[in-house]
Amino acid sequence: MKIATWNVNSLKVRLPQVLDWLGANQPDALCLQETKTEDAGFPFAELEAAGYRAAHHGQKTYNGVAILYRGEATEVVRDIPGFADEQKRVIALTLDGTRIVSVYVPNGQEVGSDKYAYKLAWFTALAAWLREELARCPRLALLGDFNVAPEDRDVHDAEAWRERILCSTPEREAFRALLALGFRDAFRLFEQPERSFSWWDYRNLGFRRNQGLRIDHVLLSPALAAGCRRCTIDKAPRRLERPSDHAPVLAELDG
DNA sequence: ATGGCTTGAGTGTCAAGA
Repeated sequence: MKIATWNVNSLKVRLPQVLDWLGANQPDALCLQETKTEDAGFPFAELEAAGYRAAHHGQKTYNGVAILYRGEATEVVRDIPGFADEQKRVIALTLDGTRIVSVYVPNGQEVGSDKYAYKLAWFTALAAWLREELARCPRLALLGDFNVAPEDRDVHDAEAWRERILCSTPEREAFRALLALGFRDAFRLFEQPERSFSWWDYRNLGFRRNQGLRIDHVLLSPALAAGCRRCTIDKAPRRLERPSDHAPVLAELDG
């Protein structure tokens, strides 16, 4: 089973790239973030023609998450149960016995801001929900844009980013709290190139200079991690004309 | 250097992203 995550920064703009990527990589599920469209504008027909169904949780202009998948999905859930949120940031479904969750964690804007407090509260709610999901679903994958670079090696210039948004200690602790539930960071199950990132700023030739952060992640429950064969960041779409600022992250699981 | 791009909204130029 191949699963992946990609913050597309507008599905309308990126749809041709998404269709090409699906064709080239043939994932069983692709989690999307920042679709930036309401369900009415979602390209169900184009995806269907490419062999993919979709579950979407969208809104105008901002946020929006989806899971593109092949086969039959059950138990579609939108939002974190019990957590009131205007922003569409979570969708989950079960595919062939594997529960898949697509998340777009709040950015937080600036350490100490209202948005930062929202981000940390959001993480707390996510962890509380996933603790229950893990107990219920041994095969559980959590994919998305976490807006956290977990360690200094996930940052192109750790000193410049020290305690800044995406890298602050409370954010990293929130990420580690997910690992404490039993999740494994699939990317770190394997030897990886140094300076591996999943996001590069559009400005300042960030990609060409590889000035990036690793903030897009695939977290796997113990049962899934045990059968994970590989996890890679695909930089190819970041090189295209009009790219998303994020690259897809892909994991291959046994079975 | 708090800038530097890109998007969606919607015609002016913002807010938001990370």
